[in-house]
Amino acid sequence: MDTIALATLLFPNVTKTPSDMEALFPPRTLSEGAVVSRMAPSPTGFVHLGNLVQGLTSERMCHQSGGTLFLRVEDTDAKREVAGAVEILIESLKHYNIHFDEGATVDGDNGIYGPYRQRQRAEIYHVYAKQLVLEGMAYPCFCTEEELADIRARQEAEKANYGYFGKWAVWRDRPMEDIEAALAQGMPWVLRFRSTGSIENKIRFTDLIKGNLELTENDMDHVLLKSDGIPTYHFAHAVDDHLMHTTHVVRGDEWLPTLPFHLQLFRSLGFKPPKYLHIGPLMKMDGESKRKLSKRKDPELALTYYREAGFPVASVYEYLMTVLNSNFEDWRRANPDAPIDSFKFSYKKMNPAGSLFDAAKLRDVSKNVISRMSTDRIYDEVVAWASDYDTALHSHLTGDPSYAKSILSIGRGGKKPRKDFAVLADVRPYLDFFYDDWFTVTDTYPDTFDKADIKAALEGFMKTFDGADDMNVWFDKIKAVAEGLGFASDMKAYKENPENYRGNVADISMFLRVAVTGRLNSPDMYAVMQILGKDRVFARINAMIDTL
RNA sequence: GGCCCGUUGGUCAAGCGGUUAAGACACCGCCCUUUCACGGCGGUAACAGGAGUUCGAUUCUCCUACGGGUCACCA
Repeated sequence: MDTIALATLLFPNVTKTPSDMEALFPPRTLSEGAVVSRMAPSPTGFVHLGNLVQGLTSERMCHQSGGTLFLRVEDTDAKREVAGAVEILIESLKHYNIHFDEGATVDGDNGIYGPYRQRQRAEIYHVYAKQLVLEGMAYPCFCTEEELADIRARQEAEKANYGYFGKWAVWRDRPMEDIEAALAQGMPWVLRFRSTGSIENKIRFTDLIKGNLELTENDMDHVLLKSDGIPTYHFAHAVDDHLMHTTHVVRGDEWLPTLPFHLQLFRSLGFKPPKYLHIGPLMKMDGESKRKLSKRKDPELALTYYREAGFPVASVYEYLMTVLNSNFEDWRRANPDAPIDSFKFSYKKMNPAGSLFDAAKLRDVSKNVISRMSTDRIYDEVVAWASDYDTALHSHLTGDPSYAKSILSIGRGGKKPRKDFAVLADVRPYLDFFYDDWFTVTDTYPDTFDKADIKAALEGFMKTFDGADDMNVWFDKIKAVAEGLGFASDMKAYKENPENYRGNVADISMFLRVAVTGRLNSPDMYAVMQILGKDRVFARINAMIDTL
């Protein structure tokens, strides 16, 4: 085979050579140990947890090492591309604090290793494609979809391995005349890799997460360029990560089976392969068995799901960190208030196996994260969330910010902050009774109590209440009311001899709580009354008395 | 079916030849507490199975089982 003639025939317009390309993409000047990595999502408009896990890992490794993180859009599959997806992608990642030093942006590109959208790099790939043809390492294949399906069917019938390889690779060794004839007819073609590998051979490889691996050599003649001249992922990966000088590739471990092919490609092109980190998949329980989180079946895979549900960014981030680095939780316990960036992320602490996505754990982490927020911070978070997902709450909160903040500050700060919220959506049911138009009495008094006692307690309370009292005086007055009605004011005494009393001071508090908040459970009553003010407290108590 | 990866309590997970096999979530009990939300103390609960290497295996090797992934002109 005259490879020079073939290369010219296939790529008549390619005049540049690989060394021209090398000159256009000079090595980066980086300090020792600096990691260059990337996020390379395809623009489907769907950003999922897996993207975030991968992105976070890359991001931490780059930025902790003084390296570079860039965004490369893998838009090689026109069929799957969704309009506006790149914007959604960038916006989502920004929302989760992933910032790129370089790469595709909403407006265009930022950086000298571009273009950062693969379809715009077609010419670059063609230079290397031509080179491979020249060296006899690639050839055109004119098989139609039907022919490929037929090959597959025959392989299944024969119980042979599937794929385009060896004797099944019908265009692998066709004479030049056939190729010329097919081309002359205008038949579409793809460029295939001419593999010299054998499944009899094993290759050894060290993955930074999985450790030492022994994989089977690739013998498939995979497609390098599709019939539209756009590269497949494999080819684009090799060319781009070489030219862009990626040092570490972080990706899902569904890529492990094609890794031998990628390594083979790098070698054939004369490139030094990057280091790889293959992350185990996020799983979920489906009936009795685990399975990989699926885009179609699992709404919780989409990042938008967490936003809607009201998980603060910080919560999702914190949760993902606990999943990604097994020592993160210990670190957090030791450094409860440290900024999360000061945690030393290490790929060595990543789990080689896939982990089950644990919604209960996420909620717990989120509760802790939210409980540590300042009043202003939680206020801002809730307002931002509510403006998209609960407009009534939004208008209540923003109508009187200082009132809202006084509510949100109850039990906040200090060593043992309240942990009422796992998601921002929990805020409304927690504080709705503070707003008169939302206030309703939802709980009722247990019928073990005499209505006359309840009424007497409520009235007794109002007689002595003074908004200026401090908490101790306030509660002493409630105790006095309790004693006046034959209820114990001393819980210890009550517990020792409950039969001596008609009830205890907790019951009296409960009478007030139901009247003022409409429920059996609420945050601290003293704080609630301070915020509501005497007039509204009395109005609610009086309304309750009228129903007794 | 071929190839590959994985397997420690219900879940997430430490462990990297010698440990009473951490911790977290969940669950249960007790304590604290004017309710709730916290907080404190304690408890139930695990190395998939079998062989081998070794003085000694959760840790190393092999086999089996189970789970997952992958075999596109998708990434």
